[in-house]
Amino acid sequence: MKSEGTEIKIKSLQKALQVLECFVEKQPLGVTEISEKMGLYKSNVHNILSTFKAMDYLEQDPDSGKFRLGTAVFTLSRALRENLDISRIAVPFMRRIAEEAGEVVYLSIPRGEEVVYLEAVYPEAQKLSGSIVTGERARMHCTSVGKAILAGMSRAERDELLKEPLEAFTENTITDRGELEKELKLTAERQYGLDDMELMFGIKCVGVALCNHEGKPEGGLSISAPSLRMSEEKIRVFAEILNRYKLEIQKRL
Amino acid sequence: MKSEGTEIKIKSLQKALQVLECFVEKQPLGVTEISEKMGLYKSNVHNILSTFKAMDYLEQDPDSGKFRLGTAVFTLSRALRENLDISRIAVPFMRRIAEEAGEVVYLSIPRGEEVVYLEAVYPEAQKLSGSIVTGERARMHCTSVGKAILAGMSRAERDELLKEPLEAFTENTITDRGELEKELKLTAERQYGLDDMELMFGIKCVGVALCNHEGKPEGGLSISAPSLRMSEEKIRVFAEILNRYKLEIQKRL
DNA sequence: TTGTCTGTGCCATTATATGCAACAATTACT
DNA sequence: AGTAATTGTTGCATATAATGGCACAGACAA
Repeated sequence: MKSEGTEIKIKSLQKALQVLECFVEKQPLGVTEISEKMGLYKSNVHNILSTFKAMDYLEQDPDSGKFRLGTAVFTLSRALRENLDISRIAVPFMRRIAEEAGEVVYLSIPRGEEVVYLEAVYPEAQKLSGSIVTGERARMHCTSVGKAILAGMSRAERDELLKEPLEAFTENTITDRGELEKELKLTAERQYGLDDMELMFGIKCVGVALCNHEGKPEGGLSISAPSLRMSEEKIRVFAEILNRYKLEIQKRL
Repeated sequence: MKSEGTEIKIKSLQKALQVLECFVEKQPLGVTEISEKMGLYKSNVHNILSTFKAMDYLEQDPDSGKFRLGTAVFTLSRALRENLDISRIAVPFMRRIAEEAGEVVYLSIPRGEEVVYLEAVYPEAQKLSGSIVTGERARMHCTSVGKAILAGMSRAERDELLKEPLEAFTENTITDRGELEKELKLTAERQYGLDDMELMFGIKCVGVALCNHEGKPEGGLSISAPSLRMSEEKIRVFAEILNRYKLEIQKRL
């Protein structure tokens, strides 16, 4: 059964979801604010928000009347995560990686031309709070895992994926397609991806891809740290750790 | 600004969300399966699923054609969690509670007549995987946190909330409204809620409510363990730990 | 008070989602 | 193999239902 019908069939649903996604950028939001931002009529937005509220996707502050995200989205995300067994497999190993490296470890999965961060494990030493990064997205050309995944593809597959222009996020971001190819060649040779402050200034990352038995990348592991704690030598050490556990995890995928 | 308009204004959106929620129970799902379960026409369901797919709320397996949840719901849930600062405040304390108690600690928040589990922290000894419970919901009358929250309310507030009949999940679940009142009186006196295998057979929980400066319950902490590790004495110890940290957390709410 | 925000309610018009049938592509069965 | 019963997908006319426009009520500031 082939399937290529990625089309918007129900415009009202598309619009409603776009309204819902406004809340990712900012919370709380009011009816008027959204209607202006999206160029819709207030009554229209009001109807959408009311319905989302009745379905628990939004909550409304009784005093201000403004809306924020509700718990239904949380329940959906649990169901999603339950379905991704890469989390279950990788997290125990991530704990050990975090201890060996002494830095934060991320698990991400490729989706389209982006990677989505699924899990974050902090070393015991860093008593940081919960993984806020979880659920965040980033373009592939400026992340360590993204590069590692891209490096494992054929040129044709890459061209298919990287249709959008390479956006710059810092002054280090690679924006030239040819330069990226050279970087990916290097990535493939040394067996790890490196993000040298290309997404966030002051943060460096080392990453590897996690592939299934067919060789298809299903996710990636990365170690992230402030550049001051990421010397040339540390990078080599981290890459060695990641590649060691990569094999362990891939055996179980 | 008053706000009481909790009405469904856009039926097609309600229907679409109901379709989406089918995936919480089971994944993957096909067009036909959903259309039968919901009494809708196949083309209708197909249009809904296609739109969700185009918006990244669903993914489709290229081979089987069946659908599963997509990463957009994950991004939304991150935004939701970011907004709930009770997580940020409580998680560091939960780590310490987990170590002291040697058992799993949950953070949940009340929503309507249910509690929604936000975070789970495991003790170092238990090398369990990620918090799958996160996002799950449970009725108040059969959970330790739920009872602790109910015990802090007036009888009128409780009657308003507990309109639905008290469903039984195990043979221990309290289903009689009068008996629940007695249990809640006891809960208030001893300063902690107890779930004595009332939700899941073999699992006992001790829980307390977390209230803001106005005394309104904003969440709850609970320690959960198999009944064999939950002796009378352990319950008292756990309750003491929880109440100790409860004060610390409430100061920061 | 007055002016200007907010979210909410109403209603006619028309844009749009739906119901239905037929299609194509798998899988299961004989 | 060959046939039957699945599956997801497509197109189209009709009628439902979302929209656009305006008016309203309460909150807040000047």
